[in-house]
Amino acid sequence: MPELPEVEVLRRSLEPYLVGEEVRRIEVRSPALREPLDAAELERRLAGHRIERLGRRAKYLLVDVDGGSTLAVHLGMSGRLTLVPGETPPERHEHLAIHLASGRKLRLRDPRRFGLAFALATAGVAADGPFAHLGVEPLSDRFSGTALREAARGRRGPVKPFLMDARTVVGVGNIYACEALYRAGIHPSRSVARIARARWNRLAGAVVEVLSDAISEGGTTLNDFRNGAGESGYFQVSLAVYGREGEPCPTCRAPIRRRVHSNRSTFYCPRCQR
DNA sequence: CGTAGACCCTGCGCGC
DNA sequence: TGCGCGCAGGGTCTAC
Repeated sequence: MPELPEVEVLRRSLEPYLVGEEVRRIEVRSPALREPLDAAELERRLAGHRIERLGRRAKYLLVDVDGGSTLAVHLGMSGRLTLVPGETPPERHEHLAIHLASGRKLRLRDPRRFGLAFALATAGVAADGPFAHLGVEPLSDRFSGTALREAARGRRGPVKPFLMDARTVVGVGNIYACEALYRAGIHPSRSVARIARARWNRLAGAVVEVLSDAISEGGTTLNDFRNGAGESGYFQVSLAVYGREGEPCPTCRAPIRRRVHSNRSTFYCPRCQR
């Protein structure tokens, strides 16, 4: 479900409600996510602590509490994190509820169970465990065409899976990889070894632009993305190619094509993208 | 070493 | 109306 823009929209929507809140208790209703939820660890690191800030690294939402711990949540494909009154009955596939001093609860629902939630020492976010291999943040000033070109050195294969590889740049999933390549006019099957400097620069610019546009429109809602208040986003109406196989390209009217890279659907315009 | 494909899981929409 | 199939925004693991 979520790529970087959706997680960022979620972060911004929850921040004003969560900062200053105190975590009362952790309720693990069903531990089976990609890694089993560790109720004892969540309780030990979070309960009794005050939430100081909400951050994001790649597609992880980070909830920092006082005392030096962080809750990391990854929504996988189908995860949804919402803030509701504490007495709200549990819903189907509600794995985790974090009960807050105000009486509300932050609940994580994830039907497909590809998501993750764990607590760790805040200092570990920079380099530990699941964060260790992550590449550059696309909305940071360390991201550029040069960064992409250098990441591509010694690599082979099509640019589209390269762009979705978190070692290259984080947060770019299937939708925004397709859209960025379209905006940059680069064919998704083009080999990374055959992209000139100017086109790397153009691609980096397109990545920043498409992610920023999506954030400002509240994210993309295809089936079930909602922000922390349960509201949907609007960027899906701005998608030029994703999910539009057979429809005319917004630029040249050629029918949008679909093909598969690494088991993921890729949508592109065969005329505008070379 | 790198890349391509299978796989994890449930739900939904579509065609028959 | 009911059923089977294909597909879904995530990441990781294995085979080559």
